[in-house]
Formats: sequence, C-alpha cells, structure tokens
Amino acid sequence: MSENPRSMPAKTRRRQLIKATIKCIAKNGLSGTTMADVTSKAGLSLGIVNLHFETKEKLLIETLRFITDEYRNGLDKIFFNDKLSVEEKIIAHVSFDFSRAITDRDKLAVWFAFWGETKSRPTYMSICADYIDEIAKNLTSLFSTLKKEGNYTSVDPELVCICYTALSDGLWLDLLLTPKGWDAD
Amino acid sequence: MSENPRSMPAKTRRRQLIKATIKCIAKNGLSGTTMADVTSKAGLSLGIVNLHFETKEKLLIETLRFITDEYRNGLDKIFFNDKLSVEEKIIAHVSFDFSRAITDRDKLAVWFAFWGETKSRPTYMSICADYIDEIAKNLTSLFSTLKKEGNYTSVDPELVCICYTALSDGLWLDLLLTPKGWDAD
DNA sequence: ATTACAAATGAATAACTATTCATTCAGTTT
DNA sequence: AAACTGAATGAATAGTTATTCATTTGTAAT
Repeated sequence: MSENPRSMPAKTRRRQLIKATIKCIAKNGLSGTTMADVTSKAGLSLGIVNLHFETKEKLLIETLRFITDEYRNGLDKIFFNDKLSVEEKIIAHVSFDFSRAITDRDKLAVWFAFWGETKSRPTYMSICADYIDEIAKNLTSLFSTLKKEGNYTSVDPELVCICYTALSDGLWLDLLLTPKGWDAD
Repeated sequence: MSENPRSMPAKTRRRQLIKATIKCIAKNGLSGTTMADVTSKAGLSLGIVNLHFETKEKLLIETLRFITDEYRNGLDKIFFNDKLSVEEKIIAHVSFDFSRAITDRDKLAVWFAFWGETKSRPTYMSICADYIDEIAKNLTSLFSTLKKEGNYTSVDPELVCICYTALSDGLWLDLLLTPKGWDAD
C-alpha cells in the first residue's frame, strides 16, 4: 500500500537501485558515487545495496549492463521490425541515436563514465565489446543489403558501419562536452 | 650525480610526477590511482605530491592540462607552419590525429578517463572547452579557405569541422574499446 | 491471534587512502 | 669544514566510505 512496500519482487528493487545509481553517476561521476548517495536517492537504507547486489562493484556492473541492454533493445526493435524497408531502418536507427532518450546529458555522462574506465576494468570492457559487436553486425548487414539493392559498387559496408558508429559516438561526446543546442544531421 | 638529484628544478619534478600519473591512470583508472601508486611509479616518496601540487585533485588537473597542451601544441605546429598549403595542413592534421603518439592506448585511456568525469567536475569541463574551442576555430578557418580556393558552394565549414572532430573522437573510442589493428582512413 | 519468515534498517566496524609534519639529507655558502 | 637552506622522506593522523550483522518490521501462513 505504501510507496515502498516492504516486500516487492527483488527485480523491482534492483531496478530501483540501478535507476538511482544512474542519477548519481551523472551527478557525481563514477568515483564520486557512494553507497550513501545511491540508497538515499532511492529512499532506502544504507545496507540495501549489499543485500541485493553484494558489493558496490557488482551494482556498477549491473548498471552498465542495464544501459547497454536498454540501448540494444531499442535498436533491436528497429532491426527486427518487418514492416520497415532497409532505408527506413537506417533512418530509424539514426533518429533513435539522436532522440531525446539517448542524447539526454545524464545518460551520456554515464556512458562516458564507464567508457573512461574500460581500460582498467576487464569486466566493463567485455560488456561493452559484446553489445558493440552485436550492433555492428546488424548495422553492417543493413548497409550490405542496401548496397546490393542500390547496386552501389566500391562501398565497404563494414567501413561504413565503423564510420557511422564513430560519427555518432563523437557527436555524443561533443554534446557532453559542449552543452549547446543542435539537431541538424 | 644520482638519477634523482635532491635538488632539481621544480618544473622537472612536477613533470616527472605528471608522467607517472598518466601511466597510473592508464593502468588503474582515475579513481584507482592513489598517491602511493603515483609516487612509487615516479620512484619518489609518498609526501612529494603534496609538496609540489598540494592536493591530489590539483595533480589531476595539471595532468589534464598537460595532455591537452601537448595535443594543442602538436596541432599548432601544423596550423602555423607557413610552408604548408591548406590542403597539406588538413592532411597533416589527420595524420597527426592518427599517429602513434596520439593513438597510443595509454594516452587514449587518459583522455576518456577525464572526459568521463567532465559532467561532474566543472574544472575538467572548462579546460576541455578551452582547447576544443581553439582547435575548432583553427580547423574551421582551414576548411573555410579551402572552400574559397576550391569554389565549393553549399559546404558549411563549421559543420565539416564538427563532423571531422566527431569522427576522429569516435574512431579513438573504437580503438580504445576494441583493441584491434587498423589504419585505413 | 500467533508464529514464522524474509526484507529492510542503520549503528558499528574495517579497510583504505589523502594529507600532515617532524625529521633527514644533499648541496651551497661563508 | 661548519652552518645553513630547502627539497625530500615516510610514519602517523584524519577522514572517508564500503561492508557487516544484530535487530526491527511488515507480510503471510496456520
């Protein structure tokens, strides 16, 4: 009945904590995020993280997994939508990458916070490698069929995929570092 | 006479500590870098950082300033080299961005470590904003004269600059996250 | 109602790490 | 060569924060 019923599916509580973690990372950075911050942001008690995630490190890993899954799922909905043509899929992909949901500066800050630590944390690295790999495979196949349909020769789909990905990552960084306004793609 | 003469210009000692800091950040991340790490990597004693930089935070700020200056200086040598044509300057810029010195994974890790914290640290943010601004101004002016010389209409130099920068930042991220080999630009 | 159970709490603890500063040391001056 | 000077040292301190766990509390079963 209350807003925080004592017994709630563990999954719900875990998600609640992950959401709070994202907000804290955006505000205070990865290192500046303390258990006290996260739990108070979630309106729960200090010990709760250790109950549901055991350690802070595991909470962070689950948080990274959460945002990568969210992103991947968004794109999968486009890739596996049979009603869209290849062109439409690519356009939808671009719109998705620059939609409000993705270019939200809080979320961007979280992405870059994790990317900034990949070199020293193998676990972050492998989670990132996984999602990047899958998305690249899908996107490359889109460019590949587009090439066939349009009879474009001398275009390497894989290279186009790398360049598109790099361009959008770079534009995200630009958004994060210079918080001005723009939409023109 | 020894390798660590007791009295050395303060500048040299500061640089020695900054170099050690870069190595530590690449290896252990920003949060994982301790004073003990840095000083032992530099072959000096624990208290030395506080002597030369007062606090850890100030050491980190000087480290960020060091790598941004290094990058900026590298580019300035190209921009202000009167012997090069505009085309040559642009090509030199690209070569520089993807030279071994820049695409060294340790250095990349340091860049991304700082970028990952900009949102929560105004000081990092303003240092980044400064160097980005200056480089963008120079690069845009190159594209601008190129446009005039070549009579290209319908090209927005500013947009080209943003896109080029985004592309190279994005490719750096790719290098950091997926440590494979490639050079094809 | 009573009991049993698991979720949640938060004071206490343990571990870590930045910072301090009294002391040591190497080079310079007189 | 004795006294001086400031850089360098590192043991001790202070502050922070993750983690533990005995206790509390809400919910469900009997």
